[in-house]
Amino acid sequence: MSTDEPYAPEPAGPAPADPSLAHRMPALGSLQLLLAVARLGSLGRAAEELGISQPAASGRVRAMERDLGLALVDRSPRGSRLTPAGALVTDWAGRVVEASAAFDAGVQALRDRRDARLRVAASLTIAEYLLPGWLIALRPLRPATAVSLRAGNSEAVAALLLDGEADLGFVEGPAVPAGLDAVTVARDRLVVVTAPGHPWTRRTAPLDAAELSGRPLILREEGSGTRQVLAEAVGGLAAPLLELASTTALKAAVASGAGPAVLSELAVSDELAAGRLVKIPVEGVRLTRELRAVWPAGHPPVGPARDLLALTRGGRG
Amino acid sequence: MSTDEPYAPEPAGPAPADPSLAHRMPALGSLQLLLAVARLGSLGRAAEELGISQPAASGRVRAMERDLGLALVDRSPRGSRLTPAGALVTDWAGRVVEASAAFDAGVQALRDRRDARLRVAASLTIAEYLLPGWLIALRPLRPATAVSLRAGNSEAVAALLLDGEADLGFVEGPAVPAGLDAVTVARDRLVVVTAPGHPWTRRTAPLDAAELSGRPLILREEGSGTRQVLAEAVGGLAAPLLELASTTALKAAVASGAGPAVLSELAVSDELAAGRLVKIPVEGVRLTRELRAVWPAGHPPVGPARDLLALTRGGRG
DNA sequence: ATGGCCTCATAACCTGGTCCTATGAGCACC
DNA sequence: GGTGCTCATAGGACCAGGTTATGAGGCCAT
Repeated sequence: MSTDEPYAPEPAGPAPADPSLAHRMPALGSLQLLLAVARLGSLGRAAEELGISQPAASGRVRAMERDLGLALVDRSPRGSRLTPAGALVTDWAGRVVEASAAFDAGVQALRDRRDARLRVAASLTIAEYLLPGWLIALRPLRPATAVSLRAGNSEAVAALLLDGEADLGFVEGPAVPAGLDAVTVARDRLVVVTAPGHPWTRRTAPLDAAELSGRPLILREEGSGTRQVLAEAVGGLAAPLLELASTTALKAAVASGAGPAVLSELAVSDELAAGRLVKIPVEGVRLTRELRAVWPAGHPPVGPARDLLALTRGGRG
Repeated sequence: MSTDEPYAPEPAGPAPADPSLAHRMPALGSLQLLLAVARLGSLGRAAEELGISQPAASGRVRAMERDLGLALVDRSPRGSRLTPAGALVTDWAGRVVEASAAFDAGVQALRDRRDARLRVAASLTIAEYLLPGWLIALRPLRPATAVSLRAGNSEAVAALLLDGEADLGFVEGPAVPAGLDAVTVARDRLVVVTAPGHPWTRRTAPLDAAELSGRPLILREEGSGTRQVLAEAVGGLAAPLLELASTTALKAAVASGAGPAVLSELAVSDELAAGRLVKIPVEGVRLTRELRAVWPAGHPPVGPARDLLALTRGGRG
């Protein structure tokens, strides 16, 4: 069992998905409860914060410990503290809660189109990866501000701004649409990724545009901004190996060995850090994009839009 | 409503927590279902993959659309595809599922101590932020390998390795413990963070060691590796403003304006990008740490341990 | 055209988890 | 020894989600 092949002979099937994950996973409320216990030091006070009764909290923590097979909390007559394992589990729980809060913030913005006080129009990459976090950061500053989100490409964003149907926009790409003022809030790069063990990971020379445009890739569906940018940069694309409707599904397919894909660096930083995906060097292709905040020329944002803009600039605004 | 103070007068209370988030949030299984629909293009096939009946899948998606107030899926007699809003929601859902998978991988490793084939000992920062991702990446390569995790400081990791009770270790800090060989797998920096609007964000000069050791901070509880490293680097710490049991709780407290804290850059990259936390420059303090894989000198890891090591080095191994 | 096959939707019923209120038990501090 | 805090237990109500069985609609090949 020592020197056998480290890489299995490529299952290469489309993609995984663990049906039992949802059963092994505590409910979101239980994770929040654990975080509240960590912060407040008492089951009862944590229960109060979450608006449930103390026995319910006691029961949930107990059930969680039973299901996970770990002692998480040291109870005592004057409070509860996390065990060492509990502290670790609580940190992991925090990541789940954060991702859930981002999901929630995004969904609310996508729905609240009605009485929105702050109407944001954003490109897909920004809406996917950056905007939910910004909205969470904005909430304590502007608790009463309902935010609405429209996602679309640069032209759509520009049109919404110029028609007065959006207060602040975010676009990606080389050019600032006509009639808009802009400031760069971040930079993004498209990267070529494969599963570890893919033949491309053993290349010595970087890929070039011709190779990228000639090889079948796993792509988002037609109309995706990233796909368009890529097609433009390399001069057309081969017929896709597979077309998927979400970036996450795409990453899962790549990780399972279905083939290479081109994705925003923002989308794959975690996977690269963990080695679930491998970045393939590319040469001679312009894959860097500016991510910019935009507004109608001469009308700098005010009110909530100004606050959101300041946030995106990391307090430098 | 245009030029009012962008920063509210500091609620500064300990920290938030939204009790209703769990109610607004679809169940994890529903999010997985959405991802499966995106990938497979059909409710029925998605249902099959998740091991539930087709009506259950239909009902879950319908309920999710009702609860979120968004049309997510376009149904047709020959399959289902995501709507544009559905694609965005599915991507956000993917982040939640990923965080959940990391939680699950971590918990399993923490529990499986019994028949583990690969016993890992890691420092807390690594166990918190990197190891779950590595374990997920390892699974397809070594499906049958049960992994166990012990978390502890460098001495504890070294002791476990030298006693033959762990197969591979990960430590953080300036020195490699005696008797171990090491390779650097990542770098980490401690950063000082506050809420946006905190007085420190308006400083012009960087902080120095004396200021850091003199001001009360929000800290992890006694025994935290990060806390020890910090205390050493600045020469002692003032009495803490607040002591919390998990990094996530700490971040929430800082973000809510309770005070400044010092955290691993790995822990706060998301918050910094979103502007929920602000990094305060520091000068004259050595806050960079090497994150190293370690093993008993002269006995390079073999088998699953070798594969894990290769993963952590980004395929360069 | 018509039967077969795929899709998703509806109906009726069951089960199980989770909540609540009410109460008990342990420890600390005045 | 009260009084106040902690967490645990018990009994009963409730709702979400699951299942099987069936219906309805479009596509395609015979």
